[in-house]
Amino acid sequence: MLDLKFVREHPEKVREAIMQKNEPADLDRLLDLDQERRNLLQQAEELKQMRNRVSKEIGLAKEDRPAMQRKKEEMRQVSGKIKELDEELRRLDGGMEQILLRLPNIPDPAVPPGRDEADNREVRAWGRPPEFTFVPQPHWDLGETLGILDFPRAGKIAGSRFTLYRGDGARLERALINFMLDLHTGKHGYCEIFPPFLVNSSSMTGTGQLPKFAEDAFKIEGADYYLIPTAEVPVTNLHRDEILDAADLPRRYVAYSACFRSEAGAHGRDTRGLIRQHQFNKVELVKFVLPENSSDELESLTRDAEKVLQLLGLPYRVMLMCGGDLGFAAAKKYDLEVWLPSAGTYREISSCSNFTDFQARRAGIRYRPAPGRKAQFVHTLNGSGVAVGRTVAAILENYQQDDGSVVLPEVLRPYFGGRDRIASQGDGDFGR
RNA sequence: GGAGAGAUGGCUGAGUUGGUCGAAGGCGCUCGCCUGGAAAGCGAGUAGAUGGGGCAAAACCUCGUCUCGUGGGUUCGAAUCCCACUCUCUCCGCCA
Repeated sequence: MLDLKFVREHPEKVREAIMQKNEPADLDRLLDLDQERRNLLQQAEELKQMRNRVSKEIGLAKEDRPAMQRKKEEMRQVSGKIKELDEELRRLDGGMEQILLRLPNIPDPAVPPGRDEADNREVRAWGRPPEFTFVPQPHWDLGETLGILDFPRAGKIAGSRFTLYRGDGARLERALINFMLDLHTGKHGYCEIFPPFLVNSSSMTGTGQLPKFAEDAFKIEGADYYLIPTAEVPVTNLHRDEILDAADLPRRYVAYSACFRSEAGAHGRDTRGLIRQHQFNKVELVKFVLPENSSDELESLTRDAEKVLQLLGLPYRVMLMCGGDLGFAAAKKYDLEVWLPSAGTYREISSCSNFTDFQARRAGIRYRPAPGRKAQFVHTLNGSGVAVGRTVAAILENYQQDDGSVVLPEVLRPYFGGRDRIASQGDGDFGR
């Protein structure tokens, strides 16, 4: 959420952000409502001032003289008028809030202009796509042949866009989660969090999923619970409505969670494989930092995520998102894209964003710069460190051998009792 | 699910026969005194949001308004009375 005062004083900057991000938000109406609200507010406050003053007089007079009776009658009228004005003000506030919650964050100056992913800029690339002496298979074929991924049964149990991992597949998923958590807690200084996977609507609003993206989330029927679309939601809301000590910043958290997305509007895209699921695992990095450091913290957060791919030996590139592909809440965003041989292209596996004070203002996350000073909004950042299912896909595809087996990256072998590869384990017999 | 207790500032904790209460006391913090320096002690200050005015502007100053879990109600006037809801705690039940 943007500061109303900022919007009022710099409407041209907001208008530019709306254009750049291609967001439907009625800025003019907001400004009109604001003007109207301020007029009414002044009227209402003058009346309230009178009422407060006269009420105090009545209280001090104690005795019920006729003059007091007349004043009471007068104030009764005033109170009625105040009530009307307050109702009107509430209505205006509600209208403004709806628009304000839909105003996008202002892009960082470094963000390149552009409409969609074609305008994103490659910042750097790491590793080299593997060359095969055979035709590489897509991970869903590899997974089914190896007997570690079972899409048909997942479909039977739940539906499309679900996956069932089996045997070494399940173990690979678990190994990756542990590997990533161990790396970020052990080497990068993050504090591990295991959050609730269901959150209330206040949390969803705090990080910006609501009200704009309600149709993307799974809601529990008959209760104010949402399945989290990312651990960003519970972890960022960890400090909602809190004032942190400046000395405690930055705070860096890492959380594994399952993530749930309805993927509304994604029909027909990535219908096969692990890329686009209703439920997937992710290790998420979240930071609360001083405003002056958020730019640097985004760089280091991105490097921390990249380290996962480097240690796994997966080729990737880092893309700087253009204005049109930046998303609603971010001021600046890097996507990590991993090489997928079957697609012959890079696919997003992590998204690292600086939200500046946008989420902090919504969620009321502040810090005190110095004792006795006024509390300020922190800057929040987050990034995947990284998406687990897509990492499984990348490993299967990049490390596949001509005999159909898959070599394990060295850093994962300790999680497999020292084994160096995944080989076929039968075709669907769950008796093992 | 049943019964009871509670929700007040950065924290803790008074205030419930409605008015002088945005709110005692304590802790913490800031500034000053004291000290070689520190601790202790002493003195002063210290909630948030928002509208107007002052200021080029921030800081800040000033005049108001709102906020004592949330939302309504009663009243000239509500932290205080009434209603609904949310959350927390204790006990019972259920449960991995």
